Amino acid sequence: MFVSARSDYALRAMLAVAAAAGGGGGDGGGGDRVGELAKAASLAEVQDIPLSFLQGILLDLRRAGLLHSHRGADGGYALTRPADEITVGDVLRAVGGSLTTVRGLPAERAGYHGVAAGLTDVWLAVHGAIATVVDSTTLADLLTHAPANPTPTPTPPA
Amino acid sequence: MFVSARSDYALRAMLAVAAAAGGGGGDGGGGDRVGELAKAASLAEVQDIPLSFLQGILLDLRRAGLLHSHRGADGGYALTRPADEITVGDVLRAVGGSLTTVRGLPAERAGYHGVAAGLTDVWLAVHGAIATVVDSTTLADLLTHAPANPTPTPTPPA
DNA sequence: ACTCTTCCTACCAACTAAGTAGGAATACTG
DNA sequence: CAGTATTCCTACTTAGTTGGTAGGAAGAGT
Repeated sequence: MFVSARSDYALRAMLAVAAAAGGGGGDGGGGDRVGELAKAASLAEVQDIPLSFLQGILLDLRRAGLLHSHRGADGGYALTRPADEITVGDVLRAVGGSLTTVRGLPAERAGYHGVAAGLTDVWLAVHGAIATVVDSTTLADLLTHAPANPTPTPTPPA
Repeated sequence: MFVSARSDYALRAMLAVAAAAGGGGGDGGGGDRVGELAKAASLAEVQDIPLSFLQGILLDLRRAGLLHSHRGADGGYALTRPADEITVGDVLRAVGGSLTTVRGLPAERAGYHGVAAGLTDVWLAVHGAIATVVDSTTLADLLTHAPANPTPTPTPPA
């Protein structure tokens, strides 16, 4: 599996939006107490993503119906659905297209012949295995699973 | 998962080599009755792979220890192990490096912080799921499974 | 010697990813 | 109604990778 920077950033941004709204982390970025809208600039800072690049990604996410946006002063982004109804797969597909590609084409139309005919089934099986993982993991899962790293670290950075 | 042309060609070439040695398909390419060595030129023709490109791939496969080669007239390639001891994963790793990459790096050293910390586990789970499929499928499996498609389809297209 | 084949290096064109820049639309504030 | 903050959108640049080609050198048999 190849996870591009774009996909990676998209996931991190979605998690940061979810945390800002649901009151999870409070990663100490800008300290904005606006309520539920997260600004692109603060997302970029919290997760170390180039701002201009992130804006294009947020646009894709909004077009895919995962984010709701609001312009003007006090604008920002929010999830369109609760964090436990958005899966990792949703985000990946929104910015990256198909989950599995063979020579640039979706797995099911690889077009093999002769002794290679069986390969299609392999790609389909791989595709299914990946989908099972990413479609059963929600943003909420990722936020609550708080692993070894206890997130808050209230001590200010350097 | 992203399967590059290189990986795809490698798999198809390996299957063609296995078929030539084991006497499986007989895809009607050149009709060489040499015995067990498959020539690059005939592999390229049988599976529609650019010859010069294929030669580089075969080289990688040989360096990875999956193929044995012989030069000169009556030269060619053969598997170093029986087809049921070579998995799809072996071939993929030989030409493509790591099976799962995040922003160009192997999955386990993604380096997340804050609310994104849980992502590492997702990539690891995906990696495991892919590995399970590709490491449990051997070349022999693919050759014997001969699916619904009975290859020749002698009727010419439009 | 001659021919056949693998081996190896260098090269090229096209595409994509990653990131930048600048401005237009929109919404709130005073 | 002016002003400002923010999203929105397009176009561009830069660098790396992928897919593919060319041309020979090294080795093996006849």
